[in-house]
Amino acid sequence: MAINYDNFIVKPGESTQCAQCVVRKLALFQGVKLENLEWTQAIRQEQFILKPKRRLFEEGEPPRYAYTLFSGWVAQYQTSPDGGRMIHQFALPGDFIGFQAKSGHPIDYSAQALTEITVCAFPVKELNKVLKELPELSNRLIDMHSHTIKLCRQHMLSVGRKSAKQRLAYLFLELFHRVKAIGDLMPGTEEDSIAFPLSQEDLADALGLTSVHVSRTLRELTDEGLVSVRHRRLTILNEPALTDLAQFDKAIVIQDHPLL
Amino acid sequence: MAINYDNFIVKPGESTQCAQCVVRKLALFQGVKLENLEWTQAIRQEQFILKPKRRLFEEGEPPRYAYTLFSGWVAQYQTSPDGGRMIHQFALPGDFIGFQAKSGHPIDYSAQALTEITVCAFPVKELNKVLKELPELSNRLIDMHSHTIKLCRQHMLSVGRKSAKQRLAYLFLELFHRVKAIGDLMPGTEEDSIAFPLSQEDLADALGLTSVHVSRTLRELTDEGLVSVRHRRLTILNEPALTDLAQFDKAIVIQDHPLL
DNA sequence: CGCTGAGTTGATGACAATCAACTCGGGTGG
DNA sequence: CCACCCGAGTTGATTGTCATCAACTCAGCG
Repeated sequence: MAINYDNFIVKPGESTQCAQCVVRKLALFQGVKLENLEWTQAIRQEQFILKPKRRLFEEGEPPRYAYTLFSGWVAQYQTSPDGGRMIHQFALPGDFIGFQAKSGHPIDYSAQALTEITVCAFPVKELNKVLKELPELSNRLIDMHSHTIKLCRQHMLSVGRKSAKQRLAYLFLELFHRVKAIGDLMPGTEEDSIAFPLSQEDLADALGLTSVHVSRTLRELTDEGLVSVRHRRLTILNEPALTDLAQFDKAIVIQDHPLL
Repeated sequence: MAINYDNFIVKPGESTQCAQCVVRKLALFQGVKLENLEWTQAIRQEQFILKPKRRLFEEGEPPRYAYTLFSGWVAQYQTSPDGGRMIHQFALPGDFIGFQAKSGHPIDYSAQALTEITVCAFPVKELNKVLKELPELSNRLIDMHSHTIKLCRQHMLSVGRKSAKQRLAYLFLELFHRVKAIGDLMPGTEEDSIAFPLSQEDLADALGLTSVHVSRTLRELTDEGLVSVRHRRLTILNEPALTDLAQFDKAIVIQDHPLL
């Protein structure tokens, strides 16, 4: 299974050592004892860099790798034959993406880099082996899955039962707090603002709306002085009002994070 | 932690023995070797019966038990303060419900019986202990979570990007095939029809619609001869057309089931 | 026999999609 | 350096899907 060099760029020379990895404290291998880290290191390929808009994997392929996102933003989405795209989750550094239990079956969603990203790739075959060897790893994965499902449920509540304004507010708050929670890994994070690479089309596809309607709705939110999105930067101007509008619960997004 | 006898009815006398359980082949403990089943049996409380509309647990409570659904239908849903209800998943026999990794935190959704149901209750404290002891169990739980997330993603794609008609068609097909897959456990399952306890309001709450609109949309589907829903029974009259309309993929729902 | 809850149907209105034209800012290449 | 180009975002006009409100039917049941 050779790496597809059209998509991937191997990080020149100095891949991070797992033992020194700053992301590890957030990631799948957090609980792994140092003496076991050689496992990790052994099955890990090099780190890869991916340019914005390139895909990490695509729905329909049987997955060969699972990835720990090391830096950057990733959109995970499904497409329907009639052209629609539904982003079900944005991944941030520390997130583990592309893993599914039945590794033989094709995966049902795609993952696309929204910024330049760095990932650590783990061949799923090896990963499954290690999961058998290290039970602590399985339990960690359970924690992560459990949290993923929680975010997924909340997102579904948004899309199914909230107005466009509420959905947008909710997504802003979720991403704002997720980024702030890993702030030291995210460049340009400030007290009330974060770097924010999403286009209005990305937002629309995550919220089940059109980009045109996101534009109008966003205008309402900014006119009311709740948020500001300019120059790829999101600023929360009135968090209480926004939280109230969106019916946002920080605890669900942050305190339940399996790795904080 | 006493059982709340307002909600639960202890099954008189003859609770099923885990070793003989017909559901076990589908459930969390499938992989567990017989000599370990005493574990299961030991931590399991009695089986409980719950009447329709009663709740198994409610959002906001820290969960004390997780449950294997033994018989009947369950709706898992969230409510938003302004009255909306979003059913994110229907549970069928064999499904494992109410488990979350961080057992100290309040759960973020509720579970309600749609029919009379029987469940096997496992105290989460004990469950976490057993998960540490039996790695095979952790891996099984990973499989189940992985599948749950898959269904959740598909559901989100429906709600976010499909028309009312497509959503309804998709849900019918999903439930039809899930029920048929465990047909021997579901009374009244036939070649092209299943027992179907959902009201139009349940459907609406699962699809992000109103019951009024479900009524109209369902009429369209029946007028076109695709399905029939009468006397609490769902009949699929034209599966190819329905599958095409809904963009339904049986493989995702069935072949990927972790326990079949 | 009337009560009740679920479902149906019609009329109306709100929210979001669609179509289209236009602006704006950031590259790129001459 | 400027002109041009391009993609993203904005705005307006219109349409369409679905929500809302309300009245009514109907089957099941005490």
